[in-house]
Amino acid sequence: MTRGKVSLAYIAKDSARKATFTKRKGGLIKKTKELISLCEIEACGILFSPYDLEPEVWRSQLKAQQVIQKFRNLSLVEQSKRMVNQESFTKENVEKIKEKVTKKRNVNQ
Amino acid sequence: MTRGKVSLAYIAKDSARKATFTKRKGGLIKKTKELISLCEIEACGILFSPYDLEPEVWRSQLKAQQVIQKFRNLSLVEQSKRMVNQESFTKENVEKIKEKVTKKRNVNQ
DNA sequence: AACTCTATGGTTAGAAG
DNA sequence: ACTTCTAACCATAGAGT
Repeated sequence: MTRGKVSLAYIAKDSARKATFTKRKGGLIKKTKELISLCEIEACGILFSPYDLEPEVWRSQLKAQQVIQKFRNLSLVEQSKRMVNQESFTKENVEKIKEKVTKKRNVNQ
Repeated sequence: MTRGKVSLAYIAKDSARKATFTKRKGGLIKKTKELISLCEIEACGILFSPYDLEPEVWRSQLKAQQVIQKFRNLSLVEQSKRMVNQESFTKENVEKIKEKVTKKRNVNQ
């Protein structure tokens, strides 16, 4: 079980890579939240991955949230400029993505 | 050693809180970097803490870096608007902070 | 205060369902 | 492909310096 050390190299096998991504993403979010409550700081993480349509963002408090919102609005425009070959970030998707983000945010807290 | 479970409440004692912050910040950065190399994703973390003058940012690759740069430029302006009672984020500090960020970035990779 | 050490609790890779 | 389990590796609180 587990590995005989940490290799830290790219995991070539698709299913294993996705499994590890999902688990470790959860771990990172948990650790971030822990640090936030232990030290009453503001923190967030941002993940761009092929496994999520939108960048994954988690954060602590209202101010960070507002800053991230601005970042996100900007980044989506930036991405739509840069990712000319990638359907999922064309301008017509921006509004849909924003909507999802708002919903998710309401659920998270 | 360690505690008899994880409490996850705010650490009231200043020195202990700072020590934990420093250790856990390091842990988060390490975990983020691991996830980045294991899965070849782009990720970053952003920390606003009383222990650092500027928000702490770590990231993976060029594109994330560019996006973060935009985010940072925005956030500094936002912060200077909001933190009217806090000297360290007045407008005259913005350029100085940007300079430090650029230096740090060059060192990091 | 900042670094090292290390027992303990926490995270997670791989297996099993 | 997701969930749960758990051995084994890892992070870290508190102690020592």
